[in-house]
Amino acid sequence: MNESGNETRLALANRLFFRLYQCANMLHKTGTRAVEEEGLTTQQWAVLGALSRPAAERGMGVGELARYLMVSRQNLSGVVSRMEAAGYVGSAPDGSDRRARLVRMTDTGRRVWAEQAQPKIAAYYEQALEGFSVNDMAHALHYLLKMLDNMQRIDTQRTVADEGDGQGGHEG
Amino acid sequence: MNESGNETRLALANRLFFRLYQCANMLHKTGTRAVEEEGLTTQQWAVLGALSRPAAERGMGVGELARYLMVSRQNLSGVVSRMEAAGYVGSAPDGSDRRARLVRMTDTGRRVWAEQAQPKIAAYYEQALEGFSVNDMAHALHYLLKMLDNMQRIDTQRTVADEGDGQGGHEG
DNA sequence: GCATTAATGTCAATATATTGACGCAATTGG
DNA sequence: CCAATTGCGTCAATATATTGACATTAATGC
Repeated sequence: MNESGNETRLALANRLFFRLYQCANMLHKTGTRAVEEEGLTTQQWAVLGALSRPAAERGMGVGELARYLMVSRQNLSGVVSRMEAAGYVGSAPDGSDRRARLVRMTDTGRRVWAEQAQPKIAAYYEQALEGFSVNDMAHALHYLLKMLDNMQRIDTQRTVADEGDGQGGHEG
Repeated sequence: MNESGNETRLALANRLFFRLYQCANMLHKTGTRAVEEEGLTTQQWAVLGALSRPAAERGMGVGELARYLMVSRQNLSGVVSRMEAAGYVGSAPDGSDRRARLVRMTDTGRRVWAEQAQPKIAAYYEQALEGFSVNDMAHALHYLLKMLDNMQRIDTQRTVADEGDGQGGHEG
């Protein structure tokens, strides 16, 4: 409605990020509720998802896990502690590096994840993505990956671009 | 790679929500850094964005603001307190409702928002949406709104669907 | 081999976010 | 007009999330 297309762009960006912010909050809220019987949260299911990958068979260090999930290791440390207290994961000292501890899923964790959490998460996804075709999902994923890429560049361009980012799994 | 298209759908959903989770974290991290000189956070800029609308000229109650932003009023209460301490907003008792307090932007808040924060936020948006056409943004917004709609339904269907949601501004 | 540099986990401070519970005020029902 | 419900703000507990600072260990340079 303004004289330039630039105003439209800014207004669109504003709405886009506002809805992203709300989506993330609602995801956490409703998603955590979907697995509350298991005492899990969305963050914890992200951790279990990471640890259940074949590539993480031998376990992952907290720092490694933090880079994979793109959160700080200080944050992840607390999450892992609570999951350890719940009996879902365990940590053992790494033989080759005396300062690192390898985090692995316990048998209980693996069973709860596969038999109880996964079906509920699948049902949750179906509800949250009602009306989405596979094509829609692929498109939405593509946009998120693009934004993520841009935001990672913003992030590293401030920390003088020295640290190897170690992630880079852009499968869009 | 499995026998049914259902596996693809689940795997896609998994990636989609994983990236949504990471996007939200990175938005908060890099976005807050963009306005750190003003002592603001992304949540606080959402509040200022809400209060700077013409419709909020006379102020908004905390509960009203919470419904608009889709967060709990307990959460927003803390955010508003910090913004009040920073001098960006002020609250005055509502004449017509003795339990409510109307939150409004102060002159300082309005000036900082318009002159310092807004330009930085616009620049941030440009960086975070590099490579997005207006059409891409509209599509991405549409997907987020659709997910938000689904998640709101999940949310209210648990709270026995009695409370009028009061939001519903789906301008997609 | 020892000094610099970097990585790992931890402690501390702070800001979001949720839920549950409570007191007070307004609305609604009888 | 008074009782029940609802709405508003607050207190408390808990889980994410960030940053900054620190000790210990590992890798690197001279």
